[in-house]
Amino acid sequence: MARTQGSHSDITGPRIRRAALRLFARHGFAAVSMRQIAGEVGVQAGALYNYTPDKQTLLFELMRDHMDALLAARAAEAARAGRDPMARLENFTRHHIRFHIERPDEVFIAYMELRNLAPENFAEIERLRHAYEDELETILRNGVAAGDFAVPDPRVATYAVIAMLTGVNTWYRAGGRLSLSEVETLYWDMVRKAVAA
Amino acid sequence: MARTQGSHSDITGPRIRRAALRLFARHGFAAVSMRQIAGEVGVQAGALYNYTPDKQTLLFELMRDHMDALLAARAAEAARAGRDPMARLENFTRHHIRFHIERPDEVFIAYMELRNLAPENFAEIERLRHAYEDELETILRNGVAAGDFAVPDPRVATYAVIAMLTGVNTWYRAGGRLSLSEVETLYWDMVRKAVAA
DNA sequence: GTTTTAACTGAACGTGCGTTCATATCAAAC
DNA sequence: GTTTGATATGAACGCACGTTCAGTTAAAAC
Repeated sequence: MARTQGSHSDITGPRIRRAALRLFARHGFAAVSMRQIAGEVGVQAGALYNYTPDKQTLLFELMRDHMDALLAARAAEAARAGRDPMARLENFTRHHIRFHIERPDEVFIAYMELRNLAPENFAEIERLRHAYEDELETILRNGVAAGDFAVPDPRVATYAVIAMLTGVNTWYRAGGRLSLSEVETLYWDMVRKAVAA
Repeated sequence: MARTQGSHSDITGPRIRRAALRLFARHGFAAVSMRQIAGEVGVQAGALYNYTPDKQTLLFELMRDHMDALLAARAAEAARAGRDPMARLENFTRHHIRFHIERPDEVFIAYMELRNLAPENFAEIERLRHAYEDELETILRNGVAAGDFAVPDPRVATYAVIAMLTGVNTWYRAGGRLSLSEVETLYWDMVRKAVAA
């Protein structure tokens, strides 16, 4: 085994994933060629195949890694938020905005490129997304049971809240009129009122 | 001038636009070839160029026609809604859901394929989208002035409400658990409460 | 200093792309 | 029945695609 240290593989691999992420988000999966990705990294197209079996798997792994990171981050945050439904909902709201704003390319791809996934890869990403949505639905159901929230249909409210929060990514730009924490507060006000008892 | 009536052009033209709409929505603009569109219509690829100068213009005109239809439908609806901010907001909310659910392919394309537009075409679509958003922002500002709404930032609330409403398209399916008018009412409840004074 | 082998090159494979255009078709116009 | 021209064909253009692979490079191992 030669060159286990000093090897380029632990440098080139992440560089390929970063370049693919950026280019897929900018131009779309179908519009980006393996040669473009390779060019961004500074290697020939053939070299990419030391790091991914094919273009489809490269896309899938970017999406799966993003969803894994989202679920891991939520598990860590949820542990800090306690059990009170109102506190958990505020924690979910603020964390969703912050996490998604920090990863615009990943979020864009995770929403836009689902149709370019092979069926089994699509099913896996959908499973992870569902797991994320389920936490919010549970928070809403618990809040209804506790009399804190008036939500006639927790599943629909889950879709509505997540769509509203993810929408921040379409317009927010760092350095704009509002700070991120101001945006968090504006959205939390709307979420809180929308589900209020 | 021969064959001005009985000509195929008034049949083939719409069929091309319908096929392109369907295929762009299913697979994405970049992943659909002119030969695929032609195949769906039952002509050769070259025949498409009697109806569009190029693939890019075909996409742009689908998006522009959709936005024109949206603005025209809003103008007609708004005229019926009167001047009361609460009534106008309810009208906007229900109409947005209904109009968008009836046109899933157009909506999908209008959101996902913006990055495939040439800069001048992108600017035009953005202009039309802005005009649509402006109506909602005006409703919110009028409601705040009248004391009906408590909305600290009408621009952000506009983004939030539209993202939430458009999100219906990602999950609603006709014949499912909820009727469209039930969905309208669930969303209207959330919108009403979120902006309530 | 020789051997080993991970990492990468560069050319090639077959395929499909958007677009053009000379030619064919055929219903309407006269 | 002849002319006209809108409509469509089908072949061709040059180019780029995803992927493969025999060969080259060079750092680590001994």
